[in-house]
Amino acid sequence: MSTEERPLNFLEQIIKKDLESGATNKLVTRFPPEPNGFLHIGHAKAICLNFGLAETFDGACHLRFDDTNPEKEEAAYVEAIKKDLVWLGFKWEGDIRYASNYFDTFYQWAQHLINEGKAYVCDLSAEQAREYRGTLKEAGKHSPFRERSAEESTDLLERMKNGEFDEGSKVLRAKIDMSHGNINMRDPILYRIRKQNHHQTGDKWCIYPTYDFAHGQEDAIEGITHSICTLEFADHRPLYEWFIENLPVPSRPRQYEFGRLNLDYTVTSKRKLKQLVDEGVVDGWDDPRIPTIAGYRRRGYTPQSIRKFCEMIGVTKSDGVVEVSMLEHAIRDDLDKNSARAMCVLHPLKVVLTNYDSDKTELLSAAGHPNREDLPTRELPFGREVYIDQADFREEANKKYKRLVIGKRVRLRGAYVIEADSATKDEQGNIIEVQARVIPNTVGNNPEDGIKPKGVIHWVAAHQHCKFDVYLYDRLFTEAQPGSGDTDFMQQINPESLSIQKDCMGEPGLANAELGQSFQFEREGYFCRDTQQSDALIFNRTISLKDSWGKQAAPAAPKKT
RNA sequence: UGGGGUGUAGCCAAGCGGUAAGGCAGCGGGUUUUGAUCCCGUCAUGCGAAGGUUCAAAUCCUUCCACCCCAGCCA
Repeated sequence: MSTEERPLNFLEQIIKKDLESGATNKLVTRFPPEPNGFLHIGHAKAICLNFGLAETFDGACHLRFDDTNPEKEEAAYVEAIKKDLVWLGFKWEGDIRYASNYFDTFYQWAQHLINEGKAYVCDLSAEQAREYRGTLKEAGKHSPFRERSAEESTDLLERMKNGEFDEGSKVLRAKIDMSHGNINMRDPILYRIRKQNHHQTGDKWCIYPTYDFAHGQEDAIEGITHSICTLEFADHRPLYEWFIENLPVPSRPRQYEFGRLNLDYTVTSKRKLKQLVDEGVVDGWDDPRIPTIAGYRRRGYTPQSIRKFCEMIGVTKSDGVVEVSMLEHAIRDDLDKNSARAMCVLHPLKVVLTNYDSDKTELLSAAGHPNREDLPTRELPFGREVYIDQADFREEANKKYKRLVIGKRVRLRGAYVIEADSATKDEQGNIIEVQARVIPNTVGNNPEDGIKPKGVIHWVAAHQHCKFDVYLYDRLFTEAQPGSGDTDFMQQINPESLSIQKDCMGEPGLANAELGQSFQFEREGYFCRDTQQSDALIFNRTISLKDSWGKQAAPAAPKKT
């Protein structure tokens, strides 16, 4: 990927030192998603970090599903996550791994801790356990089962495994320190009873390890050298290390934490995204309005743009909120360089060119891209009647308006300069047709009389074009930080996050667009053919063009994205 | 003094004792058959605050302040 000059982030500095000192022979990282939902832009940051680190330091990155909680996990999510990773362009080292691959070892290690007097089966209920745990400021107290014999705990654990006890009736806990300032060290739970079918192990287990009792050991088994996670796990590091020190693990990984990504006008929480999907606020996990990888993919974002964005925002331990304009810049930059140009009229207004023969048509040629010769040119039919956008004509306007005005000239992009003469209105006073004239010999030339057009507008021929619907997306939330304060984020949904513009008119070639193919509709924005509704011709607006005119013309209007 | 973490421009972010990189956004200008792109310029006498050490401090020390995370048998 990009090896542009950039200062090393704090993790790269640590790894560089470890490699130079010999503390690390070969870097091994891992991306450990739980298969309980779709990946989102926050995961993309972690993915780019872990896989990127492996790439730049000539190491390896594992893909490991952290599947310790069958209650919330599904095989379908495993598949979706794999698909997203491949799409982003990353390759994991070796086979896909699962925490559940190591359940047998974890069980033996649990027995080991019991035998060492460092773990015990506890019969406290969840509620009782909470009371015994103490509070943030007060120490907890010992469970009455804390001094149970190793023999008894071993037997009980075995019977928990065999399904002899009800869910919630017993747990296995580490024996550490009930008065520790860090609550994670107050005899944390290692195993809980869950009589659930697991998507990988089926009905083999009735007990499942907790995150804490699994993660560090998974890392150690796989030889992970640098285990990178988000800030909220920093409090778990002492426990992570406690297991590494007290278990016969084959290696000693180290945990490092970085700040998770927050984006304004966006929710990046699997729980909240799932709620939006489950309650039908959006159209599924790949709805183009939500920040899932699948959503961005369908919206027309490219893998490169997402990776570029992750590069732009950096990696630190401070938690901030990144403005979406950064992501928007990344995708505009990519699509500007790489997408073919086309013309599409969203709000058609007929223009009759009165001095153009009614039985004449031409086939004009236009560049596929203003500064790339490798993209093929396209053919634009031209005739006596064309359509332009309603916003591109006014009967009269001031000098700042660089579009069609009666008595003034404008260029039809890639075609003639025209001059408007009159307009026809309906009973309500709406303009329904414009009469204009073509200025002769102006394809590729300026008018011979020296009167240059005010501007350039896009158009489509009346006699030959294709029609389709365009889906215009705006931000999903009305607030920069949805759900902040005491407002429910579900109350801050932008009612205009999706608007469908029917019967748009595009140049003929658009009818052959491939599913997912991106275009710049000139003067409008970047659009891609929808991949889900493949029977119809539908385009999704990925992102509008930057619009300095729109800003000064209507500063109060909501920003179009 | 419960534990952990973070404060550099509107936002992200370099900086690691030698006099505040870069990007996004904004603003001004130039080029342009896209009001796009591109190009040029501009944008922190100051780094959460106050003291101190030093010839020299965003960087070291002290105190204070603000914000984030933790009391799931979630991850």
